[in-house]
Amino acid sequence: MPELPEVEVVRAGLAPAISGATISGVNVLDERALTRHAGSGSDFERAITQRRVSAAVRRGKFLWFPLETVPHMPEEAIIGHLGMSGQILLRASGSSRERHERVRLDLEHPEHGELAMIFCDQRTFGSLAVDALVPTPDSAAGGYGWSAASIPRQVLHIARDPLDPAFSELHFRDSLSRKRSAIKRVLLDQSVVSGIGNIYADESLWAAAIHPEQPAATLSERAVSMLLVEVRAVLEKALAEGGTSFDAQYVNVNGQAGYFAHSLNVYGRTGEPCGRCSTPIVRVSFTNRSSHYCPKCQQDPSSRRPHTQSP
DNA sequence: GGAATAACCTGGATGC
DNA sequence: TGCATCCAGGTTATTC
Repeated sequence: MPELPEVEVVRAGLAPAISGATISGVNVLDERALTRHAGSGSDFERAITQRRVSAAVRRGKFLWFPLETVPHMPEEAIIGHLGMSGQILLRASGSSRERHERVRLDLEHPEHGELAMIFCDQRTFGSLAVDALVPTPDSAAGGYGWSAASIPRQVLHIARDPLDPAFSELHFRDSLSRKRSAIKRVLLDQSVVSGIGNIYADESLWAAAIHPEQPAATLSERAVSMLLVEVRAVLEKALAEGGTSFDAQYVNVNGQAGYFAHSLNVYGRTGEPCGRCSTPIVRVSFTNRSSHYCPKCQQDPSSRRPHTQSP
């Protein structure tokens, strides 16, 4: 599932190919891929055709592609979220239709020539949209890959991610101190810290030896610092390995899978021995999804014994 | 206002 | 073999 490392791999792959390119054609094959867009498919096509893309930017799991300013028009960007199964592929112009292809942008790049940027999405949780750019509240760069202090309106509520130079540990610690919810739930709250999904939340909590159900506000200052160190380490390692691919649901812009699935310590390893103490990893239900943790290394502070599920 | 939950969605895996 | 059901999970609207 695309979390920060997977989205960053996509952004880094797109940036050189689309920065400076002009959108020569747009084909919306499925309007469900535009659920974030305020208008229709034809409106989306009209809004971006013949516009020039200036960069590929990311904050957390959101991507956006700022469009060069047109006189008398507000600053805008194409925003994209991969959801559960979204992919953005780069293909040769005129290439055959991809499986689950939803939107195709034809690009003309001054150096790379004609290209197709294709948004594919099996489960249609991802989407594209055109959105206005607004100033960032902290006047720092809006996201990774761009120096401008602006951000799409729809991304305004998304917190900075732990790899962002403008990420504030103080603000993060303060946010946690006011949350009674389980720490895992808070890590998944993109308005507190962005870029972390179910896989990297489990991995980071295991690395920091924190139980996923521990209330965030009960974590000591030292524990929060330790958690942040481990979150960054997990994200950076995953990024270096090209992200986590379990199946064809996550690939880079060339359609290639990442290798971090081989480095996972708890996620998807139910019943396997913990890498630290050899206790079998358990899986518990967690708000319509799963949590994986070591019951010995990650002690439950409230002594509540959640119901475990068999592998 | 904070916290918890349901709904959205498709295809692979599993059970019968 | 074929059909039905379960499961995966990011975001957001709704409910408590």
